[in-house]
Amino acid sequence: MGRNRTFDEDDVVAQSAAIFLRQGYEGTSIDDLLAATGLHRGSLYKAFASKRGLFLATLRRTSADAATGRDDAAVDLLLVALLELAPRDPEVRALCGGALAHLTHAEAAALVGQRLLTRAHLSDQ
Amino acid sequence: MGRNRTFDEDDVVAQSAAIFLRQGYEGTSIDDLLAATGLHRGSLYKAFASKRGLFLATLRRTSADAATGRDDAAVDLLLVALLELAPRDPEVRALCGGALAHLTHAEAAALVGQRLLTRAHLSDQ
DNA sequence: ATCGTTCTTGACTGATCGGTCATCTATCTG
DNA sequence: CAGATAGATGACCGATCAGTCAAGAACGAT
Repeated sequence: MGRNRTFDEDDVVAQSAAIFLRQGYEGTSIDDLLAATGLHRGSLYKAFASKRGLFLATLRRTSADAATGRDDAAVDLLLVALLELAPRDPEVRALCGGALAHLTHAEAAALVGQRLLTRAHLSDQ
Repeated sequence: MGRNRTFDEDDVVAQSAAIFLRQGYEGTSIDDLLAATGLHRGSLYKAFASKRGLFLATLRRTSADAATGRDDAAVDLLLVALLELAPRDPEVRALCGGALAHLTHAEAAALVGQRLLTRAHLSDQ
């Protein structure tokens, strides 16, 4: 019953993740996300409720891959979450913690630290 | 000649650093900085030219201490610079690189990674 | 065909953003 | 004292922010 969605939610989440991991959370505007996804304002808010809601969806989608060490994009999104949201947002913090749960503290620190330097163009590794 | 300054520039830089390292760069508004420093808008722009100019001043002031491992605040500001500015701002990138210059890549990664996790309340170390 | 429901579309809102600038005040020089 | 200079103050600017909502369109059920 009711009209069908004209977009694929997985695609929208993937396209949004690409923007968030590059520009950061505060550095990304709703208009940036609308441009990247092709969605209209009302549709985005209907599907994800808020900017934070969409970010949480991207984080849930990628957090499982972050600790494998083979998905730079997933780690980049985790960096954004750790620095900008996690200190003040328990739900984001819990997702970040889950993503790194089966690593030791030292392994987790090395993973995110190395990726932070590479993302800043201070290391090519 | 001319009127004397009524504020201490070092104090203003220190107070601004405290805001930036907690809230991030994009998460900090000029009004936040005015409230924290007691400055008026015109004075801040006269002394530091822009939000970025003030951030650069805070980064220059603290970057020397970041690599000692004894100044969490300095590392936190470095984290903000690395994640939010360094990828797009060569001057910030150079300051970050200088701050970590006498560390190995692995040491630098461990330092910033460990601090990122602690700041996110995912590690008490 | 009509009704209820869901999604689409984009105009609109009040708030906030970084930054500018005219005016005023304090201080120096002569 | 008058004039020049530099800082102080805060009103103001256009742009952009996240979020809302009324109207219309597509669907299933009856």
